[in-house]
This record gives sequence, structure tokens and C-alpha cells, in this order.
Amino acid sequence: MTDFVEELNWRGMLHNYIPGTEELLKKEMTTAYIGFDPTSDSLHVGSLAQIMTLRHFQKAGHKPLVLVGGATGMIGDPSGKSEERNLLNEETLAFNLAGIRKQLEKFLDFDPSLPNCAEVVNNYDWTKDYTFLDFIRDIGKHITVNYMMAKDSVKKRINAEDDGTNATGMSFTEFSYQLVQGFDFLWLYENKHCKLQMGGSDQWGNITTGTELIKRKLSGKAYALTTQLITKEDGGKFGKSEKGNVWIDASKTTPYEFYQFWLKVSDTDAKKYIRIFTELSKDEVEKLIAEHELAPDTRLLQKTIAKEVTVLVHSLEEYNTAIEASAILFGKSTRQAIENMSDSTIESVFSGVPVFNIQPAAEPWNILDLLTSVAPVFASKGELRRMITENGLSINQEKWTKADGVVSDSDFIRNKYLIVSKGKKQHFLLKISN
RNA sequence: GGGGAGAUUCCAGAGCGGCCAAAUGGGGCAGACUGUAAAUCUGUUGACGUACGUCUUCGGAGGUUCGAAUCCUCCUCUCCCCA
Repeated sequence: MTDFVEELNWRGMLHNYIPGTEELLKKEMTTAYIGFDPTSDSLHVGSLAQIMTLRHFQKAGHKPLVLVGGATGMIGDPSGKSEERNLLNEETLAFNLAGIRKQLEKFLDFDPSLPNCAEVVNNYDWTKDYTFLDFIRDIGKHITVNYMMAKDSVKKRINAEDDGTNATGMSFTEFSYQLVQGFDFLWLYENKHCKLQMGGSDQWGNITTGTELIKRKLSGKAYALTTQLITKEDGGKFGKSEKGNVWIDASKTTPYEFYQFWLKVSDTDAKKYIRIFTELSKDEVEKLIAEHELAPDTRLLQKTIAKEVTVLVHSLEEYNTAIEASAILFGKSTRQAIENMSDSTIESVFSGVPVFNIQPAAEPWNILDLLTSVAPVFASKGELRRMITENGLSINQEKWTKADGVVSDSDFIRNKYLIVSKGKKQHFLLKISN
């Protein structure tokens, strides 16, 4: 059985915790929860760090609760936001919750025969019938506005002018958020014996409102533990690719794209991510880093992370296909190599890249029409021309330089497939369907 | 309820009657160098046409003018301050 706090610590995931948390975890099997934001019907790689936290927690012999925020999702957490959030409607939320719940089941052990089996809870269940009056009398009474205003997430929005940020104001709704989240903790404390809430470091303020509430209302002792927010070397937001968020759901982000996302991570980030997103032991990690540094160009770390995470989130088969596709698209393979592949191999290898099905045509296509209207790889002809001028367009792995050229059936591999590349990293497949 | 500030192209933010498809910065995309890394440099970033050019854009609707993102009127929304 591993020591949870120590485990997070060496992995560089630990941010802060209330004194006594470590002792509590050593003393008894503890129940803890992490809340997930239901703003989409799928989790994305940003949530993956929290999932890993829960996995470590369960491995350490404790009981993880996953809270899907049906209620809090309706309000919107102001932490880290400089603007008021859009509210989701009930239907969307219900749909999103179902999607997320399903995904989580893959990462934790929900077997009810285990004493520390994971459970999913939805705060909508215990808030939906709670009246406003009850809430402000029984919950709001215990927390002062002064206390709530002192939270960074609130201060930041209220003192926007003083510190020169452009944050906009904050509605009462968002202001109440911490109290609603605190109420969740209170409820779980009373009903599920849950003594600990975890979350990203941006959740510290919200979590401690919960522990405070438990202390004042029940004279109980609850704990908090936060993890480091995942950062990127360049300061950008972690978890985005050219196409936006990187999702766990294969229909939103294909396993190939998912694999590529991890493979493209920078060296500096890779050293952090290998500890956060894989479950390799400390020795293995240190060995890999040392090995990577001897020959950084082999990108051993990126490959290891990509493998571990893709296999965990998708499967070994998907991972193998992703490697195969990567080898073709980024390797030196020529048109000839692809000519020799079977249709089904091509289809599976390219299953990760965007595919455009097009109709056969009597006349050859003008390249401009083909790639903007027949198969809209590019948003406009201007953009495509620019790309060609900049030497960024490749067809079937060969540079395309003629702005006004035509493409005919015979340019398609076996009269059927055409690989279009935008620069070096973005690939598309055009397929003539009969 | 009163007073003030503001709404500009992905974002921030200039422009304040013609020289504005709109400065500058950020971001994005591409190229060079590399290792599908980092850093750096270069180009590019409304649409259509190879191009001189044409068209649609500066919260919305009208108006003034040869001509408006820029002036006027009304409307909508946002923020701040005072009650």
C-alpha cells in the first residue's frame, strides 16, 4: 500500500493541504472526493490529472468519490475566470453528466465488494429540493460575507480596477458558488463520511469554505488537499491542440490525435508529465529521464508518455494503430509505400485523421476548388493560395507548388485516396467513394 | 433613481470625416534551423480575383455628407461611482 501524500509529492503533483491531512490518511481508510465540471459530455486531458489523483488515492487504500457537479455546474465556478460564465441548462447537464460518469468508470474500481470502491455522486440529488430559504437560513448563516469576500477568486473580480486587470464584475450567482460547493462537502461529510476534498490548486478557496462550514455548523473536522495545476513551458493552457481541447472521448479526439498530442509535448514538460500522467515508479521515471537526456532526439519521454496514456485512456490496439499512422505521416514513407497497403490497412491507419468523402468526377479537379469546396480542408481559397505560396501544402507526401494545378483520379492513390498535408503536422485524407 | 465610462477585425488595444480592411502587441498558421523539442529569425493572418482591383466589416437601426469606424438621433448591452 502506497503512501498517498508521499506519492503525489514525488510526482510533483502536490500543492497544499490542511495540517493533519497526512496523519488522517495514515490513520484510517479515508473517503475523499473531487468534483468534475460538467461543461461538456466528455472529460478532457485537463481532468486527467484529477483522475490520476483519484487513482493514486484508491491505490493507497482509500475510497474515492467522484462528484459530478450537476448543481454546481448550473452556477459556474468563478475561480480562475475573469468573466461571468454562461449557464448550462438542465438537459445539457444531464446529458453531460451521463457521458462523464461513463468515462470515469474506466479509471477507477467501482466493484462494490471492495471496502474502498469508487462511487459517483451528483450534487444535484441533494440540492434540487433544498429550498432557497432553507439554504440561506441553515447554510448561509454560518459563513460571513467577509469570509467569502476574502477568497482570491472573489477578490480578484471585485478589486478588478485596483490591480489593473480587466476582469468584469461578478454576479451574486457566482459569488454564491463557494457556498454551494461548501454545502456539497458538508452533505458528503454527514452522509458519506467524506472527510477530505481534493482538487486543483485553484479550488483551495472553495474547498476551505467547505471545511469551515463543517467546522462551524457541525463542529466537525474536515480536510483539504490540492494538486498543482498543470502548466506548459510556454505559458499556454494545457490540454489544447490545433483543434481545441483534447478530449478523452474517441469520437471527439481520435486516438491518433490523442497520441500525437502527447508526442508533441516539449522536453521540459515531458519531464513533468511523465510523473503526473503515467503510473511508472520513481525508479523507472528517473531512469527514463536520464536515458532521454543522453539522446533527446529520440524523444523517449514523449513516446513513453504517449504510450502509457493512450493505452490507459483508449487501448493497446488503438495505440498501435496510432503509431503506424504516425510512422507513415511523419516518416519517410513515400507514395509507393502506401500504394502497397491494402484498403483496410489504409482505412485503419488513417482512421485518426479527418477524412473527406468525395464523389468521383468526370473532369479533373482544380486544386483550389477541390480543397475548399469539394473537401473543405481550407477555409478559403485565399488561405490555400497562401499555404501554397508558403510552401506548406503537400499532396501524397510531395510538395505541391502550382497554385492553379489540377488533380485527377490518377493522382489519387489507387484512384481512391489522396493525402493532403497542411504543413508538416496536419494531415487529411480525401477518399473517393463509389 | 442619479452620474460617468465604454462596445473596433481571434484577443488586447489604437484610430476620432477621406491617406482605414483599419496602427501596435498577443495568439494562430506556414517557412528556415532542428528532434513532430526549446530558442531564434522570416512570412502571413476578412472574402473573391494571378494582379491594378472589387465586395462585406468597426454593438443595432436610422440620418448628415461627394465621402463615416470616425459627426448627429434613437435603441441594445457592459462596466464603474453615488443613492
